Amino acid sequence: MENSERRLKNCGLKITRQRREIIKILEQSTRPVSAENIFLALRQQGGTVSLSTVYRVLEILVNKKAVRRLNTVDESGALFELDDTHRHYLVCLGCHKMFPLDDCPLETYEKKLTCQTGFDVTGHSLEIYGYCRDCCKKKKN
Amino acid sequence: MENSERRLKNCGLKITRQRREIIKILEQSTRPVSAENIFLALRQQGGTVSLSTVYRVLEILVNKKAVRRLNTVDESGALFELDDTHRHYLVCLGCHKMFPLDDCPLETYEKKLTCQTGFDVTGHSLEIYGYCRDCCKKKKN
DNA sequence: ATTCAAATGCGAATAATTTGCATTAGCATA
DNA sequence: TATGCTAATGCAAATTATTCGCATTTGAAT
Repeated sequence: MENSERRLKNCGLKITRQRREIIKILEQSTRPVSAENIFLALRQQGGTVSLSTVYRVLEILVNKKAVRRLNTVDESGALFELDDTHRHYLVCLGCHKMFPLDDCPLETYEKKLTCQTGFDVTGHSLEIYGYCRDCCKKKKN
Repeated sequence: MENSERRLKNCGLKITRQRREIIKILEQSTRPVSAENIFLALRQQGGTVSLSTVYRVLEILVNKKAVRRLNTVDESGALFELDDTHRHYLVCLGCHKMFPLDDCPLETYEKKLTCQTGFDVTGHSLEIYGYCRDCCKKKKN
């Protein structure tokens, strides 16, 4: 069984060609991708998946916590990535590239918070933005 | 001169009734509000401002750094608040209330990051979510 | 008071996402 | 392996949030 199929099984979802293909795109991406990107990537490689199916599959996977949805300051729409590991990005406002951070700066903070406030923290979204080294250079020139 | 007018002056913007009213709503709100909320609030109190003007004024104020735009995990659209102080929220996924945090957990982290990566950090978006005390109780019952 | 660019209102346009419904296809079972 | 039922898909239309074009109005500088 392929990896994509295993993921679907783990979520208790039916295995379909479309779902496999969408998951494969996510597995191949080194950066978060939009629903549209997935749709276009699949179309390019000859597959046929409708955009609404892409959205529907992503929604299901997000609910199952197999995929994470990001709202970036930068982009108009949402981006998606596999939720294998907790991760944050440095987002460059110049070139729009996203650079993953090595660690999450909030782990200890959240524990403290839960104790202090009684708020049951289930997660967070964090995005740090600015200008990458290349774009800093360009700005100076 | 009223506060709202002073804010506009500080931004170098022309003072208009609509802008004053929009800023007043922001000043009165204890929580971030949507463009639609502002529009409705003004309509209720008899004012007349078009929704497109609300969006336009907010956009200008965001560019002038007088207003901050938030994309919450929770809401479909964007929320806005005055950018007087840097602030983050605990967002309750049950009742959708937003509870401001006392401090920003990222200040020292960002400095470290700038040194280590050469990425010029200009800002960040952070939102911590989960369930407030009341909603935790409700879930248990 | 006059002038003129900038701001506003309105409705139409756009972009991202969702939904309804008819058709198709997994997969459990006979 | 064939059959049947439900869930998944495709398509087009609907929604939602936001932006834009253009005619009209209005602040504020003179």
